[in-house]
Amino acid sequence: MVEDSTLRSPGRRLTKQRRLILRILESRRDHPGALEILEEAKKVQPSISLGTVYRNLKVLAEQGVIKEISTLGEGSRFDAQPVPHSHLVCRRCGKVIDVPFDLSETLDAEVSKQTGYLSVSHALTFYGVCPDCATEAERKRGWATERDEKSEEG
Amino acid sequence: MVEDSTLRSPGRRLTKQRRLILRILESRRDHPGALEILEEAKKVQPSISLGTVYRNLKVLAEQGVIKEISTLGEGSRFDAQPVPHSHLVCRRCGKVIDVPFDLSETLDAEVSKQTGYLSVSHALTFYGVCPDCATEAERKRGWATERDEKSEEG
DNA sequence: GTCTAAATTGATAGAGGTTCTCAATTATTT
DNA sequence: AAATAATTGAGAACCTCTATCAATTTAGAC
Ligand SMILES: [Zn+2]
Ligand SMILES: [Zn+2]
Ligand SMILES: [Zn+2]
Ligand SMILES: [Zn+2]
Repeated sequence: MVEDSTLRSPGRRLTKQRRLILRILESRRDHPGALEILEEAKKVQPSISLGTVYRNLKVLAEQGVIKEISTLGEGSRFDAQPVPHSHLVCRRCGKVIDVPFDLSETLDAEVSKQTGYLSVSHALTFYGVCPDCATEAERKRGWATERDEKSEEG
Repeated sequence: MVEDSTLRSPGRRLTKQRRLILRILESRRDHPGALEILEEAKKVQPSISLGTVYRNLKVLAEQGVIKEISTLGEGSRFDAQPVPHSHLVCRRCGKVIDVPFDLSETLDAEVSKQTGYLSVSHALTFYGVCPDCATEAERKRGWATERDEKSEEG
C-alpha cells in the first residue's frame, strides 16, 4: 500500500483515476494488462478511458510504484507487488506467474560500473509452456515440441 | 555459422531469403530489429518484403538458431550469437548491448520442476541509461532522473 | 533432368497495442 | 476564490506484427 506522498512527486497530481488504477493493481496477483485494468476500473468509474489507463500506468512505473512486464508478443502486463521476484511467462497463452527468486541488486551496480550506464536495474524472466497449454503428448514426454515454440531472450 | 542441415528441419525449406536474413544477423552485433534487417537485405535482394523478414525471423527462432529480444516498448530485436549472455537495454534510445554474464541452465530445470511448465528457458535483461543518452548533469550525479524513466521487470 | 506436392514469397490489407491531440475538467498553489 | 498547470475523455493516428492469397520456388520422387 503506497502512501499518497510518494504518488505526489514533483509536477504530478494525484487524481482519483490514478489512485484507482493503482488500487486495482495492488489487489491483484495475476499481472493484468491495460485492457483488464480498464475493465475493472469501469466498474467504479464507467467513464474512464483507455488512454487514461495507459498514461497512468506509465506515470506509476516512472515513480517506481509498479513494474511493467514484457511478455514477448502480446501487450505489456503490470505488477504492483513490492518484493523483488522473477516471472514465468507461458509462451502460448501469455499468462504470467511469479517465481520467488531474484538476483542480488549488487549485480546492477556491477553492470553499471562496467558499462557506464546509469540507473541500472534488471528483469529475470522465464519462459515455458504452462500445464493448461501443453498437449497430452507433450505432458507425457516432458517437453513441448519445437514447432510453434519461440526461442527467446528478452 | 549454422549449417544448412540445421536449417532444413522437417517441413522447412531453405530459401535464399531465409539464408540471407540469417547471414545478416550473424554478421551484426547490434541486435537489429526487423526493419533494420529488411533495409540491409534489400541491398542484396531489393524485392524482399517486410512480411518475409518477419516470417523468417519467426522460423529461425523456432529452430533455435536466433533469439528474440524484447525491449519493452519498441519492437523486438534479434540476436544470432550462439553463446548465452545477457542484454543491457537503454531505456531512452532502445539500444541493446551484450553483458557477458548468464545464469546456469540448471535453473530452468529447477523452475520447470517446481511449476510444471515445460521447456523452460530464461532471459536476463538489464535496463539503464546509456552514456549517449544521459545528460551532463546525470553523468555528474551518477544516476538518471526518475522523471521520464520507467521501472521495468520484463 | 522432369514432375509433383508443399512450403515460401511478395503485396497488401488487417489486427492489436500504445501514443498523440486537444478542448474541457480538475488538482494544487497563492 | 482565482490562477496555473496537470490530467482527463474521446478519437484519430501510429507502429509493429500477422493474415491472406495468387504466383513462385524448394525438395524429393521418378
Ligand atoms: Zn499457457
Ligand atoms: Zn509478479
Ligand atoms: Zn541510449
Ligand atoms: Zn546479444
